Amino acid sequence: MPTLSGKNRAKTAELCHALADETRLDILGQLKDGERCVCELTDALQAGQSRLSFHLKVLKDAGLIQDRPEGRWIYYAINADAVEELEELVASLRVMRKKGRSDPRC
Amino acid sequence: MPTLSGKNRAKTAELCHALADETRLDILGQLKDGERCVCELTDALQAGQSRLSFHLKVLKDAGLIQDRPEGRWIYYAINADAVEELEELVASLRVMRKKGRSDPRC
DNA sequence: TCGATGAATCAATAATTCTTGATGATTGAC
DNA sequence: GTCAATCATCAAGAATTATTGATTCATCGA
Repeated sequence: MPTLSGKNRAKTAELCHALADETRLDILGQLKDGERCVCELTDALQAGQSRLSFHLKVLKDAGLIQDRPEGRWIYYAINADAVEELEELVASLRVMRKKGRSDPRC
Repeated sequence: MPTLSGKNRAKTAELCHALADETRLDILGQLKDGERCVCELTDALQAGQSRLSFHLKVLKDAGLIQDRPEGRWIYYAINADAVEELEELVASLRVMRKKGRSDPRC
């Protein structure tokens, strides 16, 4: 459960950082339709293999994707749990009904 | 409407980048309870003024917050529209029911 | 066992981003 | 008009992140 403040704020930042890159958004766009191996992604995204590998690691470390080795290939897929966590995070940003200031200190 | 792929992918990345920093998450955590001026934030977050100003600009450029000048002060508040856009983005990450591969190419 | 393929990792560089302190603009009080 | 307070901006340096090409590792088929 990623939060805005507190102990796991760093985890929240990591999760968002993983989303803050066009190449990684492209990857997620591909994985949205189902799992893909790296060579399919290099093909679809016209990106170098080591470059994709780097970004896949960022996404995986953040928990956004999972990998499933199968023979010579490694299939990546979106981790649904992480998406749920993102939903909670965004929900926590919902502005309070009463927008007024709580206690002016200036 | 931020999307994973296509033309406004860059806008999506900018939005997520704005969330990918602990200081900025702290700021949003403060603004969640209502608008705040910069000096309140420097006070609450124990951060230098130019540092906060930098991060507020990042958040504002991304559209996540709005500012409202009033006399000597500038009050910042979360932009509800941007939160809605984030909700749409996260929703677009929802994994398809049928997780199978669409067309293996390896 | 050998060669080829798919993918991770490494080292070096380039590019971005963050922090800090200094300066500048604007506002309100006197 | 002067002064102090609030905030933005700038420049310089530090730190982090991304890209590239080379290397390494593991797996599979011949």
